[in-house]
Amino acid sequence: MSSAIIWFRKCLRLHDNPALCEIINDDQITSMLPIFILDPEIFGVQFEKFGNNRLRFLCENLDDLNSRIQSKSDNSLIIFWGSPQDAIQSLKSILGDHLKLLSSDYCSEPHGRKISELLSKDSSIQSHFHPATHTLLDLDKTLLQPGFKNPKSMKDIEKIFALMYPRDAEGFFKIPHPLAEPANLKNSPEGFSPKKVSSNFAGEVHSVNSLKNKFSELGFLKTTAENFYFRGGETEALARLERKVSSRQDFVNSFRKPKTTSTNLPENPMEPSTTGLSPYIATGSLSVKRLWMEVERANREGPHSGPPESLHGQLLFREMFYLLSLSVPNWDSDQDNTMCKKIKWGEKDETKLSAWKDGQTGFPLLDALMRQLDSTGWMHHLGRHAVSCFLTRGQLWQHWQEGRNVFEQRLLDSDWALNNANWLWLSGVAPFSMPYFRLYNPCPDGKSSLNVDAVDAGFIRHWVPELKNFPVKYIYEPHLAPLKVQEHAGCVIGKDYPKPIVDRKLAAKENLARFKASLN
DNA sequence: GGATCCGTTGTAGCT
DNA sequence: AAGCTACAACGGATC
Repeated sequence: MSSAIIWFRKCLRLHDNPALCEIINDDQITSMLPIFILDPEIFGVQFEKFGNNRLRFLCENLDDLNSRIQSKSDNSLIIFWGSPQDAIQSLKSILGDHLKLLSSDYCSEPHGRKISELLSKDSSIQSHFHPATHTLLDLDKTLLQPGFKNPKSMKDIEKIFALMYPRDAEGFFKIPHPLAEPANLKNSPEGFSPKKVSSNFAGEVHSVNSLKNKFSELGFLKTTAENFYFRGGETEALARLERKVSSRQDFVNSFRKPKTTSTNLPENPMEPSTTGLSPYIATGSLSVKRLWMEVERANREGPHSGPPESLHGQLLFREMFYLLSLSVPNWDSDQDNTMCKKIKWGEKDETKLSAWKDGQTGFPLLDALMRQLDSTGWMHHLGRHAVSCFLTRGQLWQHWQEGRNVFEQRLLDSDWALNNANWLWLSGVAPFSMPYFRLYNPCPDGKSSLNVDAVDAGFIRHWVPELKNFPVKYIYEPHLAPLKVQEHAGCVIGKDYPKPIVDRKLAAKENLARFKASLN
């Protein structure tokens, strides 16, 4: 008679879940308890670190996970709102000696590592934190390889992969296969009741339903037609994987950086032209190994693009950033971060920042992108380049951490290692290949890689409805349209839609000089 | 050890 | 229309 806790941490799924499989495959373990912990260190004491969309998405994930658990056992997901140590302690005191194992996934963030270490010190219960669950690589093992060097390019990370997962005869890395979802789960320990836990725990204990009520009371979980586009959960993740990747061999094999293609499908401004799987990878409702394998399956069928531009290339960058976030101290800071150049960014300017945040800069493409982010929790990769360049080294000269914070709160696919990495990169402070004079034009013409939709600018019209009747000729820089054109389109610039908050060319020139001066 | 090359995804203007 | 070049010129790796 022994029990195990399965703690769903960064891995909100039943498929390819090593921690869960350990419990299912161990005949000594007769019962299990599935838990999730809302750690105030991560979510904020009043969830202030998570925006409405992220909380909604998380709830949908938990809801789906709970249903899947219920269909395979008598268990329901137990949600703790409080510290992980207290949560585990309370279960220990109820289950006593029956509790033998805490099984969960490995967490590389500084706080997560601290928690794992604290829990591992407790000798009364075994704690297993399975590596290579949220990433393809076993990060700690990779860092310990003799001669390990921080990877800074696609070549570097490919070398590391060749070392850890030597290529097969066809040149594919031998990544371990994802684990199948168990046919059945284990039931709860006899006589167990979540009520006992509640009376024993300093924080709150919730079911999925009571958590949803709690969030509603706090004013979260507002749903609109727009943000409902990405529904959370493993069920939706697997369906989307099939719809956007597995069933589209040609799309997968020809995947390259977007050129003049729109960032969203022209016929539906809500639908990303890429896979749109990042929110599911970030919450762990989709296994990154599973995605890797589906791409590999398509690639094996015929000619295909390769890294860095291919889908495998994108996932390799993800691994590179995860490694760096672990090996470079103070990854999320500009202090004592060896990968962060010291740049004298401007004083925090609330007016500029809120114009950027709220999509009121007077640059229609950027405003459309930022409004899309706020509304749906998602933005196309190149759009992120454009808005982050504009905020930092391009036009507004604001600190990259300001933008990082906004993305962290609003992006459904927000992931500490990756979000910080991308801001370090795009603001030009990281020693990756980003010549500082390579700026993005916030008002791209038809030839730019950033051009969202040159044909009818439908993307802009959708997200910036003030401009919905503007002729395409002026839609990227509406203030340049003759007043007559503005009046005819029903949108006078400066009255119905803001004038540009900066002279983009002048600001770019000044900032280029500032950046250069900061380097000396 | 100085020269050269290269870097996930730039822009503008020309032919 | 796609492709070329100039722009301005980083920093690390490689030769």
